[in-house]
Amino acid sequence: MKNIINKAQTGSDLQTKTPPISQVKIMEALRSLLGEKEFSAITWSEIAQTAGVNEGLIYRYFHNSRNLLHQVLKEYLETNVSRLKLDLRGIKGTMAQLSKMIWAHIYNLSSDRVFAKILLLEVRNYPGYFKSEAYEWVREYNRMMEDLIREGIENGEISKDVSPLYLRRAIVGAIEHFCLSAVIFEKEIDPDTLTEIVYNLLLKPIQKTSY
Amino acid sequence: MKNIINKAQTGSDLQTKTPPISQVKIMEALRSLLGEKEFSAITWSEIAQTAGVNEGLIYRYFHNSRNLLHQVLKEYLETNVSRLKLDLRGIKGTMAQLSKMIWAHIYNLSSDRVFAKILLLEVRNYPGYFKSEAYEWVREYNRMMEDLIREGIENGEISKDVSPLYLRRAIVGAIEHFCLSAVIFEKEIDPDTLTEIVYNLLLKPIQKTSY
Amino acid sequence: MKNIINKAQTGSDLQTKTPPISQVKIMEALRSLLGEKEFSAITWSEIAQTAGVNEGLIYRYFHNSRNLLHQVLKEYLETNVSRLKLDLRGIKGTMAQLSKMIWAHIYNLSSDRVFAKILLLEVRNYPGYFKSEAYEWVREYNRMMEDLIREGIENGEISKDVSPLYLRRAIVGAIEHFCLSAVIFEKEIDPDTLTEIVYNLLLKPIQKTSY
Amino acid sequence: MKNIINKAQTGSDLQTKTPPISQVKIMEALRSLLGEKEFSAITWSEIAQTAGVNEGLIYRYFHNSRNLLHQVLKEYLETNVSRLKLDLRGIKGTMAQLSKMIWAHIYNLSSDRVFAKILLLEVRNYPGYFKSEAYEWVREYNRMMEDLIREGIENGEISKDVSPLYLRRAIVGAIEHFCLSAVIFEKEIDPDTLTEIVYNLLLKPIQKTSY
DNA sequence: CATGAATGAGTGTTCATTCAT
DNA sequence: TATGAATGAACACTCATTCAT
Repeated sequence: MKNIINKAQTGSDLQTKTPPISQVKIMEALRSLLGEKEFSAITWSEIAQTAGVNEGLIYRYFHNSRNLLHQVLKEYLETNVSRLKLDLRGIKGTMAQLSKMIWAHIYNLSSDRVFAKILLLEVRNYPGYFKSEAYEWVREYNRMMEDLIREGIENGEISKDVSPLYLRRAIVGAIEHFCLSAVIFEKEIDPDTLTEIVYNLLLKPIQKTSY
Repeated sequence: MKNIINKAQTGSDLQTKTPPISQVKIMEALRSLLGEKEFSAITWSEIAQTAGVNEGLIYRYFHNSRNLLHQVLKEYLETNVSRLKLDLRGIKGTMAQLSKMIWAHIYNLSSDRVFAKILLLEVRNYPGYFKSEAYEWVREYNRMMEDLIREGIENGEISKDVSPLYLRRAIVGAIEHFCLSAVIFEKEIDPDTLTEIVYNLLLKPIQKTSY
Repeated sequence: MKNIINKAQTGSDLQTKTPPISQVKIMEALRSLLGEKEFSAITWSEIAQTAGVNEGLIYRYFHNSRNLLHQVLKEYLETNVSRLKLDLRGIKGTMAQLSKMIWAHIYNLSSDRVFAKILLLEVRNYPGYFKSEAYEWVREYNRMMEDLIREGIENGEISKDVSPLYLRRAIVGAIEHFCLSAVIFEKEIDPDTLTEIVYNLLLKPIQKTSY
Repeated sequence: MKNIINKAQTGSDLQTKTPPISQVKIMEALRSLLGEKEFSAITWSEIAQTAGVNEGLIYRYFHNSRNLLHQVLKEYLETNVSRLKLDLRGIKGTMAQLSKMIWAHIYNLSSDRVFAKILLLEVRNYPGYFKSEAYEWVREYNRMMEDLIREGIENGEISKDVSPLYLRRAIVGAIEHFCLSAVIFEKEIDPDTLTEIVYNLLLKPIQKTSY
């Protein structure tokens, strides 16, 4: 019933039925249009035209425009979070890993303004988003960070007094707030500097070794 | 809750050119509708009906609906920030004042979910907002906090290494992130607890006295 | 909230605010279109074109097409039932009055095929109809007939064994069934003959005097 | 309830060219969907999905959706009327047989609301229905009843003054009117009670023996 | 016999905006 | 200052239908 899209990545090696080209073209079309204007200002007919497909086909694949947006978002987040997971491997020390996560988060927001805008502004005021597969990947990211903090507490790198949940929230809150204003006022973001700022404000103080 | 509206009538030195009653009624109407549904789902005609005035009249006063929203928002923020300024007087110590600011911020977001939603979700993806009078009051709040931090550094309460701008951003980012999820998932917020969390994570570490 | 249409007929003598001409024109347009084709095949744009008004205006007055249909129907039924009430005055004897009611019912269905079709075929499979003002007039007609039967029982004209409710239903059922096939197969209906048939089958047998 | 379907397979003299399974599945799908929603709200794609077959296939078999509906209806009516014929055998007396017919009619309408709705509301406003095989079975039922009445007149059970055609119509009209309101307002129907009411109102009065 | 993919044309509905009074 | 009436242009969405495979 719900449309397939593609489980190609996770799929076993046999016959994962490539999604129709049009489906891909539609998603690409939205992605490209998002570079030009707000999501809410994009119409079905624009998407159809850009994708070079029929308007009704969009409806058939993605039952409404939010769905399409979430699908596009999902792919983006899936890629980023999956890559982050990989990148984290081999990094020694919890703190170093946390630092890497923060850097990646900032880097992603800074380098793809279109998605930054969508993530920070567009999707959140639509309740359906929080039930979407896209949001699942946000959760996954959050979980990763909280697990890391927990790990740090266990191995003695991080002070026991810290609540993993609230620390994670403070970190993400800070990152997003920094980036949001940069996104809105179209200012540059330097991931290195910003990572250090966050690190100094939120991580350094909770290091056990600093005592 | 049913606060503010217009101080014109109650205003001190009279002759502030009392705005026509209809204007007030329109703004009240929007405020009340915002309690029922998303801003983007509210139509001119609904506002007109609720206000008991003609549709065309709204159009004459507020040339587009965002404008009306900002107007309403401005009144809300003006009241809150002004009161905060008053409340801050007489509090001894920079840290105590900062703490008070944080508490007030959280309290406001937690007690008026309608405005919390608007502030955290609705207005930001519309560039015009950042040029509105409403946003001026947000800036004012930010300025107050940064000034306070600066003051703290000068009088030795706060470590010199701290950047007022970034600390403020981290604080506000954390607060907003905490509250945003509470707003979205309709969970309770306890201002006292939350204030302490923010305090512990972001303020305690930078106190000079902690050394 | 619900649109006014007109209470002109029942209205007191002062200022009943004539409904905008367009409203009347729209209803007239539907009425005329119903002569040409099925209701379900009539589109907003056709109505608008026929009425010479804007498409959006229809929506403003009648929030959906069924509503418009019911409104048109209501006027028709209101007129007919009201006139019937008047016509009944002065007729001596319950039986004679019942007979008159039957005749009028058949006559109306036979002389206005458009409305016959709507009443017998179109509206009934839409639940909203039974909550409409139009249906209220059908109820009123039914009530009138049942009251008449009850009266006949009381004054001894009609056998006591008869259930007013079920007799009325059988009468109306018979009338409608007769007329329905005539409407469908576009055959003539002779109200006099048909009235007599119904009378003989359903009324004569229950007359007290026949014993 | 899950009756009929296709007698082709079970059919006697074999070689009735068993219809492809898909055709059966499609009809079953429609039947099941009719339990959930109005016919007019059912789309090809829903039928296809429910049947588990391709959309285009339905189109190939039944060139429009009304056709499919009539096909389903035909099977239902065929079964019911055929069974009625059987059930009538061995019943002594015209009146008793008429009574049985009425009872069966009411029973069928009361026990299968889906088909009751279709028969009484859905099909009649589509002219094609009256040329369908489904309608042939309705005619057959009508013929049976009229023949029975005629028989009754001949064998002296029924008064000579009665018109078989009009009596049948009155009976059917009454039955359908009773049942229609029960169907619409989702009320229970008691076949026994209702049969008696119809009997008392329409059959008793025309019995010769009652004189 | 059956399917997946795609299409075209239309539908009801919505709403900001205008203007004569 | 305020209103009632009217408009135009768009928009998301729907679905029967077709066709290459």
